[in-house]
Order: sequence, then structure tokens, then C-alpha cells
Amino acid sequence: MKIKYELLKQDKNCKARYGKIHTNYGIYETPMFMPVGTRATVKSLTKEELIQAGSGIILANTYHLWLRPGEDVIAKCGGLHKFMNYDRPILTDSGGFQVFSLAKNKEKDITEEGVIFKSHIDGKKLLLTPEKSIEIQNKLDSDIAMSFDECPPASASYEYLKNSVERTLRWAKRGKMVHSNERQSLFGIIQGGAYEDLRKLSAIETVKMDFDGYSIGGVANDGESKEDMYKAIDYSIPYIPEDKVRYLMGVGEPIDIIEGVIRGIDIFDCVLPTRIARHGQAFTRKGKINFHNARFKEDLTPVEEGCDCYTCKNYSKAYIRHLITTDEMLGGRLLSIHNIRFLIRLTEELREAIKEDRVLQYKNEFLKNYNNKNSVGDNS
RNA sequence: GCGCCAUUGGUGAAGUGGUUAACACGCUGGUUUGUGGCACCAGUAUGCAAGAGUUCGAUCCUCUUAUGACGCC
Repeated sequence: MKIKYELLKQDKNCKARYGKIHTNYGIYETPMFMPVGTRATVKSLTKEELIQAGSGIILANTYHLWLRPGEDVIAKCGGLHKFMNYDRPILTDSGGFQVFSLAKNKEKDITEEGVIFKSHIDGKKLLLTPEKSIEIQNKLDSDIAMSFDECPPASASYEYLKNSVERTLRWAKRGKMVHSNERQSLFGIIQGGAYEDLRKLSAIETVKMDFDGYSIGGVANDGESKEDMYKAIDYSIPYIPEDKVRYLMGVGEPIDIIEGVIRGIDIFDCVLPTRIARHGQAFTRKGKINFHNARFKEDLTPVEEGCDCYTCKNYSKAYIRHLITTDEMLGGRLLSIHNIRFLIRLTEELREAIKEDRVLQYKNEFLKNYNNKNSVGDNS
């Protein structure tokens, strides 16, 4: 079946929405955070650990699975869910983001037909087109496929972004034409940088094509400012039908998730929780903490007091710091579990706040504790 | 006891009679937003075993002492 979004409640003071997504694998509440499992694995975590962290939909990546092991291998293994033993919904990103960063010469390699780039594995020259991306995703048999888009940073010129938006619309149409998996939903992607007219154009034209959900792209690359990200959301949201899921791609930091929810976003994905975990850092209510810091050497408290995650219930900061500084793989694993749980719990709390019309209040309370970067630790 | 060689930061070490002693590791901070790259950025010896001397100037030359390795008695 195609996914269906059921809007149940909107905060009276902002655009934050509480709702349910009906999928092939059950019903999930929004706002929701999707852990990223690029190569059919949320790095280092098992299915049980993901579920224990409260994970619903997860994200996998078309580009990576296309190169290895190949969509046909996965199809022969019974599709992505069976292959990776995840019996909850899976969304596949189209590869647009990867391919854009791999294309050396943007002007030359990004053509109307598709994107020419070199494989990061063997340097082979490849062409990914909107049709190819959708065909691969059909075979992977994810629950949600993403349109193949061009993903330029907000810092690109207006001229570039305008052409890019128009091309992305043509690509979306082509992808939709070949989409043939009956049980798979297809999302459109709104581009346009931080320009109001481009976002409007992109949103209206994408919505006209009638996708099963919509996402806002181009907001989490090339170090663009948070202001631009928020603008991109504000300029896009008004044109997305209320009964469709809104997905903000690649975001993000706790603050950005809260700001996104306030602006009407339903689902998020981000590599940060697992990436910073592997680099020894953790999200906490007080801010990000770095386990390389010597002050944790003999700290027997959990990563975060009051956290209900497996890591916090079982291990101390001192032990995790030891694992991180000795480069033991368990360290990154334990912090990944915590960080994913942290973001999922954040969305759970936002749901409750929406039900009580206090999302703005929730944000202020969160910021009061979180935003003091210099006194992030809790050894004070 | 005699001879010979060595002694540079937390570690392994490079190096030069002349402004800020290389590099690596470690350590200390920081960065990371639809994950090609699992990393990147920054800081980290007021001192070259100790003392004295030569010199305009010594970590680098000379002497003494200390410590250590090797050889001989």
C-alpha cells in the first residue's frame, strides 16, 4: 500500500503537527526521526537495538546499494527488509545527494539526461538518471522511494538554483512515469535554496504531480546557515497539502529538529547521531559532549542523567571514554545507541507538546539548557 | 679501575655556532546536518642531562660531574 498521513492535531501557536503515518509495516507517529542506514545498516546497530531505541522508519541509500551489493542481489534476497532483517518501514534516498557531491564538474557532468560521475569504489564512469534511480528503488522494494533530484547548496547562485529547480521538476516527472512498485510510495522533493519564489515554484509544481509525500531538500549541505534552512522550510510548507507527509532531508541537530517541527515538518533524517558517536561525541540535554575530554576520565555517571537508553542504563561516562580513547568499536556503538535514542525521544516529547499546544514553550525550555556551548559539560 | 660511545618533550626521535628546536605518536580542545573518503582543524619542549668555560652569540665547541651501554683488566 501507499503510505497515508493522518493529521490528528496541530499546535495552536505554531505549525507543529502531530499525526500518524499508515505504512506496510504498521502505524507510526509524527514528528519522527529516521536513523540513517545508508548501506542497509544503521552503522554498527542491530535491528533489536534500533527498535529498542524507538526507531520507526529508517533510511537506506540507493546509490550505495546500487554499487554494492547491487539492487538485483537485494531483490533476489527477498528485498531490502528481508535482506537486512528490518521489519519496519524503510525509505530509500534517491542518490541525488551523493551523485551531486561526486560530480566533479557540475556544469559538464550534470546533464538533462542525468548525472555522470565516477564510482567511489573503482573509479568506473557511471550515469545515474531519474529513471534508473526509481527502477533501482522499485527493486530494492523500500516503502518510500525518493525522486531523483539535483541537490545544490543554498549558496549556489540564483541562476544556478533556478535552472536546478526546473531540471529537478522534469526529473521528478520522469521518475514518476517509470515508478511501478504498487506497494511503494514515491515522494517529491522541493528545491530552491533560500529563495522564496524558487521554493514556491518548486513546491507548487511538485505538488501538482501528486506525490505520496513531499520533502524539502537542499537544506543540509555545504555549511549553509540555519537562517537559510528555516527560510527554505517557511517558503515551501504553505504549498504542501495538509494530508501529506512533510520530510526535511538531512536534518539534523536537536535545535533544527525543534525548529523544523515548529514550521510544520513531520519527519527528519540525519547522519549526525551515528557519525558524531563514532567520533566520540554525544547529544545531551545540556549540549553536545566530547568523550575525548579528560574531565570524563573517572566520571561514573551515565552519558545523560535520566536517559532511558540502553547505554545510559548500563554504562558510565568513564567506561565509554575509555572505549573511545582506545578506539574500541563498542564505544561508537554505545554512543550511537544513545544519540539515536536522544533524537527519537526528542520527537516523542515534541508529540506530547503538540497535543498540549506547548511546543514553543518546549523549545524555550530546551534552549535554556542546551544552548550554552561553553559550559556544555555537567561536571560543574 | 682504564678506554670508548651516548644523554634533545609524555614517548619514538630529526637537527643547527645566529631571529619562533623538524616530524610522528600521545595528550588537550574543537568541527561534523538526504554518510564516497570515517576523518578533519587547532594547541601542545622559555628549552636540548647538570654545572662551568670559549664566543658578539651555544642545544651544537672545550672541561668537570652525573647517569647509561659496550670493551679491557
